[in-house]
Amino acid sequence: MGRQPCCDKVGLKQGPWTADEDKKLINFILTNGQCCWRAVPKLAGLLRCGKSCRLRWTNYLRPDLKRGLLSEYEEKMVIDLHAQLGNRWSKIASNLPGRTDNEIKNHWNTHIKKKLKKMGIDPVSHKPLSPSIPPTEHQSPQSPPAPLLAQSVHEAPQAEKLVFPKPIEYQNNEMIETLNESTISIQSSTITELSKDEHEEGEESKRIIDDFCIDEVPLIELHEILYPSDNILPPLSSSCSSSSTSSTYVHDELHQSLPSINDHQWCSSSFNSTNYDNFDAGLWGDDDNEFISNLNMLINDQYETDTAIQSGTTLEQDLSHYSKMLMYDDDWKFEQLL
DNA sequence: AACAGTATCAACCGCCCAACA
DNA sequence: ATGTTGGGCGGTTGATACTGT
Repeated sequence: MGRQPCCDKVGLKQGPWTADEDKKLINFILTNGQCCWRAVPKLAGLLRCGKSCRLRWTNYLRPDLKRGLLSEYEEKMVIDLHAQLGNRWSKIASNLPGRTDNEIKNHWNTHIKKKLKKMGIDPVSHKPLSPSIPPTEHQSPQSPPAPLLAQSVHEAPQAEKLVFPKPIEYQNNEMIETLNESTISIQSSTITELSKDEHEEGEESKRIIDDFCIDEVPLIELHEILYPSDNILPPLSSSCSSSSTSSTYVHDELHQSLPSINDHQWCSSSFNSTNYDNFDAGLWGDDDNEFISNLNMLINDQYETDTAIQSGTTLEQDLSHYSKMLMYDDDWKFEQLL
């Protein structure tokens, strides 16, 4: 006797979402927030399974999502995090703002795996694909191999300091707990102590991490983690700010951690808003026309281009009344384009 | 131009687990 | 303690786009 399906699929639509369905879902979530997903399709007037709605929202429609390919730096973070966490895509994603587990998983399977193989690294174990390397005089068979990652730190140019949008340890509750309960040497990326629950798994991770070596992966010492000087975070949407999402948590954490950066500074640099409420009003608007206009901006990847081509307008014209942000992937800094 | 092979990624599937009654 | 439920997760599929012949 198997588990009851999340919904009876009779009469439910499957396959790609239409613009109309997207609008209905976005409208519903923004009006009501994220509640019981099973009830969402009925309440939002969608012939979809609740699970499908949740997936569509979290993977595609959420306003705080970044679109486009992962930057080189994000790729490096994924590789490093994968070495520590394995295929825990959601945990990896929680360390990459605006990226979803699905996106990262796809990117891993289609791009990174190949890259690593090309580099002679096993994407599963993060060990060299070539036969075992004989131990050196510093590496007795009894002692764990010196963390090759740490070695690369010393070889890395000192001038290359990394600017994080936020340090990993602030990204989610779990990571903070991990840091509190155990000691992680960031420099060596070697987990030296693990919680009891994850002891067995941790041993495996530790072994993998000890052996992991990617010269290009930057290693960060705590004092090297710099907060971006300004324009550091994308703004919160009302749905985020009113619910206990991870985004909210991230912002709260950063607010607590960075008392010198107040709401005004954060949001005034984004979308010309002076606070979250103003931002929300600006993005989503109060009337349907503005909502649709803003929806177009939000999902223009999918629909705006065709519409623009048909109407003979350009994206730039349509969106000219919005201030634009330029993000430099290399150093995670944002710059406002007027 | 037509076809085959390959790459990409949105969406789905089914299992797991925490919360709750 | 047990069963049920909802949400989350990782793995997989399938449609589409792209590339090579």
